[in-house]
Amino acid sequence: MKETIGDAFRARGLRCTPQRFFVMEYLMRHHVHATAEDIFHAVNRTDPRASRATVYNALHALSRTGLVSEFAVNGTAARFDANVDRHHHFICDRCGAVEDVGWFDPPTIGRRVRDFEAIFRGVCAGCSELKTTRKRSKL
Amino acid sequence: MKETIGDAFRARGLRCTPQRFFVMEYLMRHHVHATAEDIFHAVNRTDPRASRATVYNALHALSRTGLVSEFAVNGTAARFDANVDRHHHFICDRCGAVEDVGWFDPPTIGRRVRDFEAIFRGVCAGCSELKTTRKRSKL
DNA sequence: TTTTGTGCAAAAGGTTTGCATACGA
DNA sequence: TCGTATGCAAACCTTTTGCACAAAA
Repeated sequence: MKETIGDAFRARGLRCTPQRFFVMEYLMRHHVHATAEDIFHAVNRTDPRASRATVYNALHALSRTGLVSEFAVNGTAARFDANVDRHHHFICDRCGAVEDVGWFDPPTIGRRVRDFEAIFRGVCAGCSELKTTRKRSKL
Repeated sequence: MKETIGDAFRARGLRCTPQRFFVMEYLMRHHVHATAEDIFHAVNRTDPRASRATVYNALHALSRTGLVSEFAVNGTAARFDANVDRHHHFICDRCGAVEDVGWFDPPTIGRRVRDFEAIFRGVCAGCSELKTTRKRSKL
C-alpha cells in the first residue's frame, strides 16, 4: 500500500506536526510551484495562528530531506514543488507561471558537475491563447 | 578604431554620466560577476557621494540596452557582467564564484522558447586544489 | 521527559520608490 | 533650456533569527 505523508516524515526523522503536514499536503495537491507566501496564506485559512517562520521551517525541513524541491529565479520569491523527480523549468514571460520540463542531461563542459539546472522562457499555452496579457490569478 | 564607452552610451541614447561611466568601466575591467553592492563600494571609493540607487539605475540602464548582462541565483544578490555574448554559468559550491561556460543550444521541448539559461554547479578549480574550504575574498 | 517545532516580533539583506536637486546635451 | 540622472531616505519584500512556550515521541 501507499506510503502516507506521516510515514514519509517518520522515515526521515521528521516529527509529524499539523503545520508540516499541511504544507506537504498542500504541495502535493497544488502542482503550481507555490511560493512560501502562497502556502502561508493557505495554512492561515485553516489555522490563523500559524506563522511565516513555521512555514519556512517546514519548507526547509521538507526540502532538506528531499520531499520537496525548491527553486528560485531572478530575485523573485522561492518556489516549492512536491515533484522531486529531476526536471527543468519553463517560465512564462507574461504570467510568470512555472511549468516543469522533462529532464535532459547536460553536455560535458570539461569539469566535474554536481548539479545542472536549465530554465526556458517564453509564453505559456494559456497566455498565447488570450491576446491580452493578464496576471496569473493568486492561488 | 574601437568604440568607446561614451560612443556605446550615445548609440543607445544613454547620457554619459560619471557614475554610469564608472559602472560600465568597472564591469569591463573586472570579469568577476560583481554584485550591485561590490560595484557600489568600488564607486564609493572614487566618489563617496554616489548612492546605491544610482548604481542600480545605471545597472538597469546598461542591462536594458544590452551593454551588460544580469543574472541571479537562489535568493542571492543579482550579478552583472560585461560579457553579453550568449553563455551559461558555472557556480562553485564552496566559494560561490560564478564562471562563464560556453553557449550551447537548448534541446527542443515542443514549444516556442524565447530564452534559455543553464546553470552548472560543482567545485571550481581553485577550491578543489586547496583541501580546505575558504570564502571567496571580497573584491 | 526530552527533544524538536512553533509563534512572535524584530532584524537583515537586496532592491525599489518618491521627490527635490543637479547636470549633460 | 529641457529632460534625464542623481542623492537621499524611507519603504518594500522575502527570508532569517532569537527566545519563550508548546507539543511530539
